[in-house]
Amino acid sequence: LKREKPMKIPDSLIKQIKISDQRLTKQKELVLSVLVSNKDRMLSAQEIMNQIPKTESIDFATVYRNLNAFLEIGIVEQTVDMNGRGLYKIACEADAKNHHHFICLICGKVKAIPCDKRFIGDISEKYGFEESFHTLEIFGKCEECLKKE
Amino acid sequence: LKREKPMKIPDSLIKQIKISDQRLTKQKELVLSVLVSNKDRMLSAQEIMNQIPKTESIDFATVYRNLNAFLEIGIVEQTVDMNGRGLYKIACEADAKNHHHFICLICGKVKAIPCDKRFIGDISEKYGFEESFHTLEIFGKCEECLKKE
DNA sequence: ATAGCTGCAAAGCTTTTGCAATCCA
DNA sequence: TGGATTGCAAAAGCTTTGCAGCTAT
Repeated sequence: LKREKPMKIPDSLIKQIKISDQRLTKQKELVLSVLVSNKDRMLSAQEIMNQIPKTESIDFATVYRNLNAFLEIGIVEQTVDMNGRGLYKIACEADAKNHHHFICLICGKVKAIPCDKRFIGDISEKYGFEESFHTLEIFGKCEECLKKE
Repeated sequence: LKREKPMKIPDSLIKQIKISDQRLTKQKELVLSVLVSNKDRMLSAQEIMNQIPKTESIDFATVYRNLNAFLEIGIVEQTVDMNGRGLYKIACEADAKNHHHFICLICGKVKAIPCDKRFIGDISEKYGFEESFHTLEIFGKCEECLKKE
């Protein structure tokens, strides 16, 4: 995956960090910057590390600690890939509570799909379950990659 | 999770192993026996190990090698839990190609849900994706656990 | 000043691999 | 018999943790 040009970190994120009892450090900015610059992609800790300029220094432990800190205050979301590696992305407002992902197997881009509550509700009712939460991920080729073929 | 009483391994499974170039060893029987005795549950390698009688001896490496061997010939399925740990279960015939899971957060039982191709097809079409495969897991309380409340 | 944060090193967990010995077909 | 399989030990990945020093507020 190519390295994206670093983007400015939105004030809203900064604010959410300050509201919590967390401090905004240089290292947190580095991690956030990568996440913001790839906001429609899920990145592993390693990939985040790769996108941090070599002129900056940051430890893997710090990357993980910060990702966990971000998860706690809800500004980052996590999934796990097929091999059990953690993947992270900025939790953008639009993604809100319940949504799913389409993940392009070619370019790696992720698109949020709004959740069809009714569909899941129908299934659960039919089988007598009480749903607490669910996951739905669709893998395939995205519109852009299909065009390029 | 409680240890289940060991069940006889169905002939169909034995046959599938013999058809492939694999050999049926004591260790494979041990692993298969645990999987068969918990056929509606997803187990980690550790849990499988725990259910093997202490009188028997088997190495973790062997458990993993066998699970991978079973995956290859399709008699076992794998998922990954929230922490990235691998979970395994016998792939029962009914589960066939495309199905999903309801996973009870109380008792850990898994029920297969047939896949509604149309639903996924509609979504993909709507957003211009070409679907390759997808995952859908619903977590909550199953009928039995709801009754016990 | 003082919590929180960082780097470093070490440890933890799950899973894989190399190798010599062993077992099944 | 000979290739598949096993146990053991070691290593490999990813992630977490302990600690002493550093930093943001």
